[in-house]
Amino acid sequence: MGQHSCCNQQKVKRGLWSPEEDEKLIRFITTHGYGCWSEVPEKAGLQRCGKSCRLRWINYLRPDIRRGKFSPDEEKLIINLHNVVGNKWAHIASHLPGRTDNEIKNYWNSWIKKKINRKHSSTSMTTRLSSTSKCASIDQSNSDYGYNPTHLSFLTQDMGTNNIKQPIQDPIFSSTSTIFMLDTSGSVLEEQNGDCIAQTEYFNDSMWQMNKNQLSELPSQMLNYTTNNGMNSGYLPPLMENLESIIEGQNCHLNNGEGRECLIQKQHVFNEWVVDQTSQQCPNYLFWDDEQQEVQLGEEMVTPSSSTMGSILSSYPTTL
DNA sequence: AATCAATGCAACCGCCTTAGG
DNA sequence: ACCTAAGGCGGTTGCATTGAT
Repeated sequence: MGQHSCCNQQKVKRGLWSPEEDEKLIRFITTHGYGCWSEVPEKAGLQRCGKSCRLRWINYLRPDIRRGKFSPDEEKLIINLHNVVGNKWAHIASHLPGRTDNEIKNYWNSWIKKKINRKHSSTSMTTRLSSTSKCASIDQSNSDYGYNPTHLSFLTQDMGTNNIKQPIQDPIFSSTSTIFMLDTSGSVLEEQNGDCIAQTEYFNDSMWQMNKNQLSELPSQMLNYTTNNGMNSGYLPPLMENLESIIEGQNCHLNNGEGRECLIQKQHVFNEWVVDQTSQQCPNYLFWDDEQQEVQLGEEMVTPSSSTMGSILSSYPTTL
């Protein structure tokens, strides 16, 4: 077993922290703050490595930490964020003040296990999962959170094979579709036959294959948003030049320059963009046109093909 | 009461990224 | 350009607790 570079001192202690150690760390951080974690153990009189001190502080000792059961709202938010970004626990945690990535990760893994067990007993679904799968466990109860399993039907197919899936009923532009996105961070879920399959768990189907060049050419600055009922979240392309000047809390129309617009609102909470779900002006979907380099807001149902899929960045449900 | 299994969660591991020399 | 240390993060482990028999 190799040790981390910061933990190769002889006297480094491991395992659970004692109350005395906690007290030492709290006393040191509250009086001196933290800058260089590698210096903390020695200065605080601890036989731990700096990394361990950092983890203990961040995950357990810092004063703004929130403990206890997750509220239904938090649960919804976690599910929806996971719906969008996958196992990006730190990202998800950044949306839940006082919660740590570790806590959310543990919660999610426990939650998945429960769902899997429940599913095995009911035998109604065949979604393949492991505890660390990039794919979410889905059952009917999830639809309560806007996590509609009908959108993800292709997840019930074996992702580990090169089977070309039969065209499936488009899950994206259906009237109850959840928000979806392509993550343009550059990370790619997996490769098959030299092609990168678009990131996020919703895009594992062969019809969503993209290559790396396409991914890297996509705009990188996306606007994070959640719907104002907290049910959906995702990203908007950097479509409008004046977004930064929009006043918080006031509705704003996003206009693609062709008269089509949707209503959004910048919410001070989490500094995110909120799509007004009550607005009748929101389009069915929104996508980025690679060639035109602009955002288009669509109102018609479109049957996606492999060629059009690559240009689509995000979508609204028609309930917006 | 004793035993075993399941569960929850704190902590660790290893990899990646970044900054500084 | 390369190396190294530190920080950050996701995956995993292992222990303590809880529940079932």
